[in-house]
Parts: sequence; C-alpha cells; structure tokens
Amino acid sequence: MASDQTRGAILNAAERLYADRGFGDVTLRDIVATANVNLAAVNYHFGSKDELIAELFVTRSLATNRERLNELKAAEQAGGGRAGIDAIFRALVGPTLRGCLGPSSESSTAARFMIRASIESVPPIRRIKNREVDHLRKFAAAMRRSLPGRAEADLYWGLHFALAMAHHTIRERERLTKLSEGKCDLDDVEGIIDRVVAVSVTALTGEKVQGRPSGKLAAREAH
Amino acid sequence: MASDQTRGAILNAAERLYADRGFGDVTLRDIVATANVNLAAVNYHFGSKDELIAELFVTRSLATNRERLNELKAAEQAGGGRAGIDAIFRALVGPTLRGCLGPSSESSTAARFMIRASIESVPPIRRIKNREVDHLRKFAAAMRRSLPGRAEADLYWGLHFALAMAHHTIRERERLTKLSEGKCDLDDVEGIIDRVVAVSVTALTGEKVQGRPSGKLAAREAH
DNA sequence: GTCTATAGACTGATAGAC
DNA sequence: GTCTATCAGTCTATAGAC
Repeated sequence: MASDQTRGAILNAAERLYADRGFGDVTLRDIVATANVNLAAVNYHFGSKDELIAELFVTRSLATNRERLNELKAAEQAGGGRAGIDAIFRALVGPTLRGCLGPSSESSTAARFMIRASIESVPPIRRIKNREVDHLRKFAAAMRRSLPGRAEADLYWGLHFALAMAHHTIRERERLTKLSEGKCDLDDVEGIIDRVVAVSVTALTGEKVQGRPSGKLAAREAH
Repeated sequence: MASDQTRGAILNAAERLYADRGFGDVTLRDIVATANVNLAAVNYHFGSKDELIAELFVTRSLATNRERLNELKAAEQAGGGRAGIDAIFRALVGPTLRGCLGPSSESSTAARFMIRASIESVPPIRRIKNREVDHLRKFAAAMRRSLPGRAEADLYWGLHFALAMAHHTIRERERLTKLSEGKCDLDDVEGIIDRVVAVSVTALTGEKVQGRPSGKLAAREAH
C-alpha cells in the first residue's frame, strides 16, 4: 500500500503548494521535494502535470456540486416540487461562496486552492469547467419549474448573472476591498450571499427584496 | 529605424498568435518565426516574454479606459455635472462589451487578444489589472454624485456586480451559448449591454428601467 | 505493481561576436 | 541593433531495479 501513500503525499503537497504560490510558480520538482518522492512518481500515478492538477480540481469541485444539488433538492421538496427562485439561487451560489470566502478560507488549503483555480484558470481546469454545463442544466430546469411564465432566455441570463456575481466576487475579492477601502465587508459571507441572491431575484422578477430577516427570502416573489 | 520595424513586427506577430492559440501554446520561438526576426530580439526590445505580453495588454486596455471615460464625461456634461446611473453603468460596461463581443471580435485580432486576456489571465496581465483601481474610482465618484443618498458600500457593490456581469459574459460566452442552446443571443451586443445596465440599475435602485428607446428589452419587459 | 535513475526535447534568457 | 551559440531549468518518457 505504499502506492496510496505516495499518491496521497503528492496530492497533499501539490494542493498546498498551488494554494500558497499559484500554478505558475510551482514546478513538479517543488512538489516531489515537498512530498519526499521521486520525480517520476508523478508521471507514474497521474500521467502528467496537467492530469495531477485536474484530479485536484475535480475532487474539490465535485464536492461543491454535491452540496449545491443537495440544497436544491431540499428546497424543491420543501416547496412540493417547486422551489422559490430565491432558494434556487441560494443553492447555486451559496456553497461556492461559503467555500471560497468563508472563515475557513484562511486555514483550509482546499479553499485556498479553489480560489487559485478561480483566479488563474489554467488549461486543465478550464477543460473541466467546460464540462460543467450538464450540472447547470439542473438549475435551469428548477428555474423553469419555479417561474413557468418566463422566457427561457431570461432564465438563462439570470442563471448566468448569478454565477457572474459569485465568481467575480471570489476572483476580485482583494480589488473590491481596496477599491471600497474596506467599506465592502468581504468576511461577511452570509451577507454577500444575501446580496447576490437579492440582486439575482430582483433582476429576474423586478421586485426589490431585502436580505433575510433571520434566514430566508421566503416566498416574496409569489404574486 | 530598423529597430522600430523589428519591434513592431514582434508586437504584431505576438498579438495575432496569442489571439489565435492562447498564451499557453505560443512560445517565443513561434513569435520570432512569424515575425521573421531573431530570438534574441524579443529580449533586447522587451526584456522578457512577460513584458512583451504586458505591453500588448496595456496598449489595448488604455484604449478601452479612454473610451469609458469619454462616455462618462459626455454623460455628466449632458446632465449638468450629474449623470444618470444608467448612463454611468453604460459608460462602464459598454466599451468593454462592444470591444470583445462586437462584430469585429471575429476579424479584429485586437478584440480576440483581449478576450484571451480575459479568459486565461496570465501573471503579467493580472499585475496590470490590479492597478486598475484608480480608474474605477472615477466611476465610483460619478455614482456618488448621481445617487448622493446611497450608502457607499451599496455603490461599490453595484459597480462590482456590473463589472462581474460584463466580464463573465465575455469569459463564458461559449458556455452560455451551449447552456441556453442558442436562446441567449451573444451576437446582439447592444441588447446585452441593455440587459447588464438594466440589472445593475435595478439592483441599486429597485426600479425597473427601460432599455434605450429602441432596445428590445424595453419592449419585452414593459408592463 | 511500485519506484528510481536517467535521458530527451523544449523553454526563456543571455553573453559576446559582428 | 542584430545574431549565433549556449545556458540552466522545465516537463515528459522509459529502461530497469526492487
């Protein structure tokens, strides 16, 4: 079982180094030195540097997608097969934002790795993201059930803009902090989620929504 | 003056190759072969590969920033020192979206280069983008003049979300087309600008706005 | 099956002749 | 200003030891 040990050591070392220093500055030689294994072990276990990066990213992004779908499923069941549009947006952007902006984002290497992946977007990661369409289709379907009257294009634009706000907030976290001179609190994750969800809902329904008083934007778009 | 000729040949070849094949797949040797100059000429004229990329990006992005500020200035003068919030957002996202999604985006290498720069985001380009804060401050100031009652944090979030939608639309153009199965028309640049501006304004003021008089959004969403 | 040692092809950068 | 030659460093691939 030395196999799993070596494999795991490479994965751990790679994730930590990429999280700390970015994809551009970390060589295979840095990784094998940290993991205390031989250079060729990377090729033996993963085939290539790109496939190592791909495996790291797939592992983490599958976990996020699972969380998203669990939240979506729960919201649809609570609504008897039809979730509120706010709950759908919350299931879409919540897990990502919590994972990348949450208090764990300082300590957890997994979180810092995903932030890097968001910002630097290296080829093997782009290839994986391009296959994410099937996952997003499930949210498009839920939106169609939630707002059956809307033109489909409007729903897709709404989905697209919600993701835009979430990802751009992760990517440009530092810049927004500097631009606003700290007036935008990037540590208040739940507040940010509220904000993104509220804007997404308002954009789609034309109604101004407040953040959750205590927990939900419940059924405000019912009319 | 053979100097300027060589320099220009390198810049042209590099921009075209990067636009066509991306930053990851183009080597300095590819560039000098296309430009018909010697390998060492790149280092002589630009210092390094990264500085060559930086010069390409700075040139193009200064042009966009100039367009943005011209539109902003015109809008403020037309409003007697206070531009409408919709005109401010339009000046912010219009030039970028027109440059990267417009009909020229197929033909113009400059446009295709900027799309690449948006998607791949290599280190030298990220460094330049980080210095963009001063430019954005001018839009924040205009927003403050336009909506003096608003909390500053709300204004910054509005600015941030507007940029998020514009850039994410450029970055994920292909994915949105695939996801929506063509129902989102990515060739209708002015329609997209209307949409981004409308969502940005609605998010900030809670009021549904009309697109430009001739805009398709206005017609569809009037009620 | 697991890992090591080593070689190969390619990269960006540079010294020094012209 | 330009070019040749060469550098050190990178990823990849493979033969062969354990």
